[in-house]
Amino acid sequence: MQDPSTLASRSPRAVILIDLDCFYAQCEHVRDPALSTTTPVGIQQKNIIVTANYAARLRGVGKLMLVHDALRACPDLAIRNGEDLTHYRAYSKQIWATLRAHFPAPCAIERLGLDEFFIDVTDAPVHPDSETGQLPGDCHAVGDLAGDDLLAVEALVSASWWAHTARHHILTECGFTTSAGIGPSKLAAKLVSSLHKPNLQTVIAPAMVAVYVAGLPFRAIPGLGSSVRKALREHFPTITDSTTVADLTTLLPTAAAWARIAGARVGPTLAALCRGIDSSLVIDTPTTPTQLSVEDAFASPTPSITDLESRLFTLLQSVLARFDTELGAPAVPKSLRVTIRTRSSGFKRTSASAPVVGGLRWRADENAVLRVARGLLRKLVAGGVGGAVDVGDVNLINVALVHFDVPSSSTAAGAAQPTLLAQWARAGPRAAVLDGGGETTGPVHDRAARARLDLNDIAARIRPDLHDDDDVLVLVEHDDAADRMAILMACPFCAASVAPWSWDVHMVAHDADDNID
DNA sequence: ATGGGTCCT
DNA sequence: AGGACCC
Repeated sequence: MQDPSTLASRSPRAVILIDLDCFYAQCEHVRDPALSTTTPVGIQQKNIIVTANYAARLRGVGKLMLVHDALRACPDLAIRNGEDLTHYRAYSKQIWATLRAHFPAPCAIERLGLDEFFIDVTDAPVHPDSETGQLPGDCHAVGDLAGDDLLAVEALVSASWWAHTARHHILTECGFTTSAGIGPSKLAAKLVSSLHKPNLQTVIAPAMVAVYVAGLPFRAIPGLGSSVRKALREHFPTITDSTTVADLTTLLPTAAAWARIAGARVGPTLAALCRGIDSSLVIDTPTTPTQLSVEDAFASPTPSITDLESRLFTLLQSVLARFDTELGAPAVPKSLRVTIRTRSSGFKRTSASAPVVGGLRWRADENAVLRVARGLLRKLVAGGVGGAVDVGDVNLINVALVHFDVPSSSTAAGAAQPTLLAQWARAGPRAAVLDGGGETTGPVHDRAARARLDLNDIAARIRPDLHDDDDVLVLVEHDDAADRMAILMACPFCAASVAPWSWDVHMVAHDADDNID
């Protein structure tokens, strides 16, 4: 019997990367069908055209071009403002839902930004159209698939048809054209996805991946960012933008050599990627994000702290509105974070955060949230390097709700659930369990801690409203990070250990489960 | 750069 | 709290 996790991480996989063509521009076309695709369209954020449709690209408008330069190249450019991402987010979500509907588990779907989706179709059925061994008509190939390992080729031909199918669904159900890469790894799929655009796809033969990667400019390696590039240039002054991955492999032949440049964690990963080796898995993107943030950059100096606060309040209203409309499941953010950026610090960001106040009812008093945010801003402005930050020097504010506590929803009807006892056992030697009478019902290895704790005492202190509920078990677990005992409550409906302050949210989730039934 | 996100230290 | 990466 094979270990499923070993099986799951086995390489090669069959991976698709779907890339929305000039996503923001297409969103404008989908939203406004009267906007002709032959009209050059640019999307503006501040004084930059961040992306443009293909009509505009043919006229010399590029990505991240100054508006001034874009208009000089293409005076009749139709400009749409893209600073508010709301509808782009909505289209991205619709596309994700479409893919999810057609590629259910065990296919994993991972979103990168708003406009890229990895799909792992290793465990999907063989596509019905792939039986002739032919690729879809719009699918280019890198390398000779026929000459490659037979099973791997069958998988990639099928995956190419699945990519074709996925793109068809996105086009017919959402109205967007896409490009795609198909390969034996995320790396391979990603690197070939941009070879034939727009509205086309490319598959690469497994035997060609290392060869193909070797010929690319080294900055094409995903994960090799500006920091590593700088370190590389410092060690090897001969490196230029046209240095290839093969050149780099000559300079850095081993993982150990890479580790000296890029560190013990990133170095060996980059060494493998440069040889075309990538065993990373497509990971399902969770429906609840880990943070929600809104920011605004401004060019002209803000005259006073009051003006800065007024910007902050607007941003806070905006992030709270997003919280209310976008989160798929009940959630409570653990912290509020405010970030600023100043020109004089070389556009570096500094941030301050505070616990979200009010526990479960944190949204009830918006003014309290607002006061906390203002306190954080004042702390940042007052605490710059060597003294107060000049208010006029601040050119960006970001407000974020971070680290959501989402109640465990692993309670699907009929699913095998670990018993509470199993849960306790898994909590390990530093967990203690108390029942209503104070008797031990689970493994207790920290008797000193247990002796100091009593359910009545805990319940009275933490959740007086639940004090009389005999069904609620209190778990005391060691919080390794904080090096103290943490108090948790055992949900009677599922196997979750729930923090006392998130108990209400957790129960709301179970109510929602009931309503679905 | 913009307006977002991710994960790691 | 910040850094590095991604789009």
